[in-house]
Amino acid sequence: MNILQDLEFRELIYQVTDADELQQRLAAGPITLYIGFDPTADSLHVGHLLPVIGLRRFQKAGHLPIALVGGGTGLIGDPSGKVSERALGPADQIEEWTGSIRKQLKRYLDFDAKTNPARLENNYRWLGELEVINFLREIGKHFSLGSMLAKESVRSRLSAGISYTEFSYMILQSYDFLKLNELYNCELQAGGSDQWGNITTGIDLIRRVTNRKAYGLTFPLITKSDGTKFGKTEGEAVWLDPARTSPYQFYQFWFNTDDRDVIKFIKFFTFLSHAEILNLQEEVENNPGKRVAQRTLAREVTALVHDQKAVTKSEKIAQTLFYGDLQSLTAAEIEEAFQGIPSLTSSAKEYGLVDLLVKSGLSSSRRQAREDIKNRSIRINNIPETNIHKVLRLEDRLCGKYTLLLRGKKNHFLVKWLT
RNA sequence: GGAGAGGUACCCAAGUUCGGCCAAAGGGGGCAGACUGUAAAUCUGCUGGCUUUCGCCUUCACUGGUUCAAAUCCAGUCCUCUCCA
Repeated sequence: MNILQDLEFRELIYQVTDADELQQRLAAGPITLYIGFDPTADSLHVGHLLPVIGLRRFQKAGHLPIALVGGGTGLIGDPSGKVSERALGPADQIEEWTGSIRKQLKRYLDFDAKTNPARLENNYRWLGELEVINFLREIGKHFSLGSMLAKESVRSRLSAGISYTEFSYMILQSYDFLKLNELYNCELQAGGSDQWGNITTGIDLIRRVTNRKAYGLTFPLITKSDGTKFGKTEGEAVWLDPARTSPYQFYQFWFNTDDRDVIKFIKFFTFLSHAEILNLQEEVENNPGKRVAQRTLAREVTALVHDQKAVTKSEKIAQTLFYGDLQSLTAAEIEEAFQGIPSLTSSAKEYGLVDLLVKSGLSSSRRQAREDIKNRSIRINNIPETNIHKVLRLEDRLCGKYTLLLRGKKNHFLVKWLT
């Protein structure tokens, strides 16, 4: 089983340049490949996970991965997949984000492997020192306007508007590939399906300049059976940074995967063997209610992105929140179990329920809060509350210190009382 | 430059003929409840803000006007689309 066959089994190959030749090249020995990540925020999110894990798959198969952070390209903005021109962030912010993304990427690769250590690069290193005349003479010469205009990323934007800056993006990305090819003999670039145009442009550049062959591979766009966008909960992106998305929320995101998608996601996001995956597939068909596949998916991905402790904690919170008898818990158990769910600390003795629902963000307005209460969707310490005038008092605290608010089944909030 | 169509709540879309019954039909999406498996499907409720109710406030591109009263009438401005040059 080689890497391409594995990717094939996992349905991770959307497009490849010259599959047969790449197959032969891979059979001949370890290849160096890269994937680029532009710093568009101070954290990666689950949408980035497929390529990140992709690099890891290649490394596990004995190849040499390079994670490239776009400290330079991030300053320009990739038009691929975008409907409109993007505002440029301040350079110092991009620099800061580049640093955070570097840190995150490190987790997924092995930099000390004896035969095939990973590398982490920043394209600002070479893009930052480009000079415009040289750039146009040495690199620009190799690009024909016709083929640039024909790229989907540009074509779709021509009428809506695209600046010269974003138009130039593909040249910079191509130059990255060329540079990595020169520096590390990098022969393969992978990426999301929207990167196809940029990747093939890079392959062309390498051929023109060095007369060498390079390869490209893209991963599929992740779709969900219910038609909604992958990677969001309640409209919010699911981030890898635990400060932005708590491990518990992260675990829940995966646990709540639709039956129809769960095997696909296990193939995409875990390193389980093919046999294990086929077993789970059977399990989904025979015992969907047990959600073994969902639990496995959540465990695997949470352990990869966070750690085993995060898995244990998340499951403990979920167990308590969904099935636990709150009244029987000790203060220490509550403190322990509910680390990682949203909370606030109050120094008040009493608190109006409506005010608290708004303050906690569980309800979007006072009017909405009253409505939620009337709809019987609010529970205090897991006990339904239908009085909109309810004021939280001493008797509503667990162990004299905590009150757990719930809106619906899955929205929790912990109030910690000081007095 | 000429002719026409249009800009309504998160999105789509009625309403504008005959001004009030319009916080504004319907659909989608979202949230919640029932059912269940922390799923899907289905059914039900809610979906501008404040208010226990009455009601009040802000809102139908923007600005001003007419009127007791305007999404609806008038004037101007901006923007989008189609057709002709």
